[in-house]
Amino acid sequence: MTTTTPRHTAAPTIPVNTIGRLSLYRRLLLDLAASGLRQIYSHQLAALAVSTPAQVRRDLMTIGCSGSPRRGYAIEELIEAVNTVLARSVETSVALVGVGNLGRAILAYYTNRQPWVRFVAAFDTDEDKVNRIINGCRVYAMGRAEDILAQEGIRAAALAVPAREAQSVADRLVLAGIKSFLNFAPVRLHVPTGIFVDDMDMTTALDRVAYYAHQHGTT
Amino acid sequence: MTTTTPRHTAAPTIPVNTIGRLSLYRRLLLDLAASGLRQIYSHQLAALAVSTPAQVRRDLMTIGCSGSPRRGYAIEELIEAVNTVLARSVETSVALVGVGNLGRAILAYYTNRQPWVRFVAAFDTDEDKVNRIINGCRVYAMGRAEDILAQEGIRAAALAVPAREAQSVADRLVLAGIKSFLNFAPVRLHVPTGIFVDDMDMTTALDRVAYYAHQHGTT
DNA sequence: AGCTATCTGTGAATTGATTCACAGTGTGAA
DNA sequence: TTCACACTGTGAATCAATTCACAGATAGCT
Ligand SMILES: NC(=O)c1ccc[n+]([C@@H]2O[C@H](COP(=O)([O-])OP(=O)(O)OC[C@H]3O[C@@H](n4cnc5c(N)ncnc54)[C@H](O)[C@@H]3O)[C@@H](O)[C@H]2O)c1
Ligand SMILES: NC(=O)c1ccc[n+]([C@@H]2O[C@H](COP(=O)([O-])OP(=O)(O)OC[C@H]3O[C@@H](n4cnc5c(N)ncnc54)[C@H](O)[C@@H]3O)[C@@H](O)[C@H]2O)c1
Repeated sequence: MTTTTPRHTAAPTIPVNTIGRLSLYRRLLLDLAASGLRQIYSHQLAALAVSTPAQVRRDLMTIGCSGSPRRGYAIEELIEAVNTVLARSVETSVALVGVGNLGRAILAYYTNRQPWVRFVAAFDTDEDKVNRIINGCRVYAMGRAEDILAQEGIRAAALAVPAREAQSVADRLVLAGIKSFLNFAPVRLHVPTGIFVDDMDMTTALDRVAYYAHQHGTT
Repeated sequence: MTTTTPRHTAAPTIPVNTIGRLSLYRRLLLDLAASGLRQIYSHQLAALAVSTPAQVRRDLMTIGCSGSPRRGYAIEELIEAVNTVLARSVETSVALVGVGNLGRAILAYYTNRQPWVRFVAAFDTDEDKVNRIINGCRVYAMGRAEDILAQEGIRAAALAVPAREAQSVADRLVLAGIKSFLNFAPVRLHVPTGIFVDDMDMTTALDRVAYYAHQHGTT
């Protein structure tokens, strides 16, 4: 714990981009720690993250880490600091809504990975999926959403329903206490202020990728 | 999310973020056109895109559209302008590399959708998947990548291989002529300048969502 | 045919994120 | 013990994106 600078000191509102990079740093650092390394320089972490030393130092500064001029940063210490910021030392329970092709891929992937984030319930309207356990996660009927979300204290949801349904499902989930969405539908959601939405819009991303495929490259 | 990339084509250099929003506008406008509407105001499009009127007008200005003060913008005209910018009036061929759970979901989704972007070939190392047609797309052995990519003139690829493989597969694809990547692996890729990478990092996104689920604050 | 309300187009201001640049510092070597 | 160096920490500068704010336009109304 680098931080003698405690968390209450500045109620430091960390920029979203920084949060994203911290997530990446944590993965990289866990790998490095697993491979036995104990210290790292900002330029090394920057190379792994495809970033710059200044950016890395700025980010680490933001979360109150400090390193030694001659030895760099202590990896364990950084991991702990990132954990403190990101996970708040709690495992986060997430619901999946919409157990279609994408939803099932997600469940399959996150089973037994990322101990700090866990899909604890899934919801769908399709009778064939309801009351089964799919890829390690129990699927409930949408009718039970409010109950289960409250009961499990779930505040985060991944939304993988058809685009047409996304807004109304989101409205309902907000009323059921969801504070934070990972939205896979290719639409923007209207939510009250204070509710976070991260759009994973593959359709937009594909269009961007197609656009740059036509830019004629150098070299 | 989106990463990198310099730009070297002459004329009007459109920011990456704008490209992303144009993709969204196009989808919204196609819906509106299908529902019979012909004209739209910047504030209406902004509401649909969860953006601001000024942002919309700025974006439309960037692609050389103009509207009438009293009637707004002509929807057909906007669609055509966006098409010109994004698609360059060509259908873009995209390869999928890694036909796992996620890869299959993607193939299933983009079959018969988005006429301007099409998955024309998939590649995998798994013998069981090779030489089959999965969700409408032919799967080839990795050994044939160079051939097929050149033959089909494919310059864009979605990368859905395990994280550990991502860099070496990307290196190979760059040599095979890929200019633009949609990267699903939760790692940052090192690519030569002039190559575009759009990261769809769900793991980072989940961490962000988990973070804001605990935050009692703003979007 | 002029008046008005409401929109567009856009330079300028602002906000935010990233990078620069350098003073300060701890470490290992001699 | 001192020195030199390669690093960190960070204010200031830069760069990019968004938003403001208002002049100019135009359709509808009378
Ligand atoms: N699959 C992909 O690769 C991909 C790519 C881009 C975007 N998306 C988006 O992700 C979302 C899911 O895609 P998918 O391919 O898994 O679709 P899908 O059709 O396979 O699955 C949708 C699931 O949602 C369920 N559902 C429908 N209405 C519901 C409701 N009101 N409440 C709860 N569940 C409901 C359906 O029963 C189904 O199980 C869509 O919005 C899609 O646009 C998917
Ligand atoms: N499924 C998800 O929801 C999810 C979520 C977050 C991240 N991801 C990332 O997306 C990628 C794919 O995930 P997935 O769940 O589909 O994994 P998966 O294991 O189901 O599929 C990976 C596929 O890649 C193929 N493959 C392996 N090495 C290869 C190589 N060198 N060349 C070509 N093909 C190769 C495998 O045969 C397999 O078909 C991974 O990087 C994963 O981290 C997936």
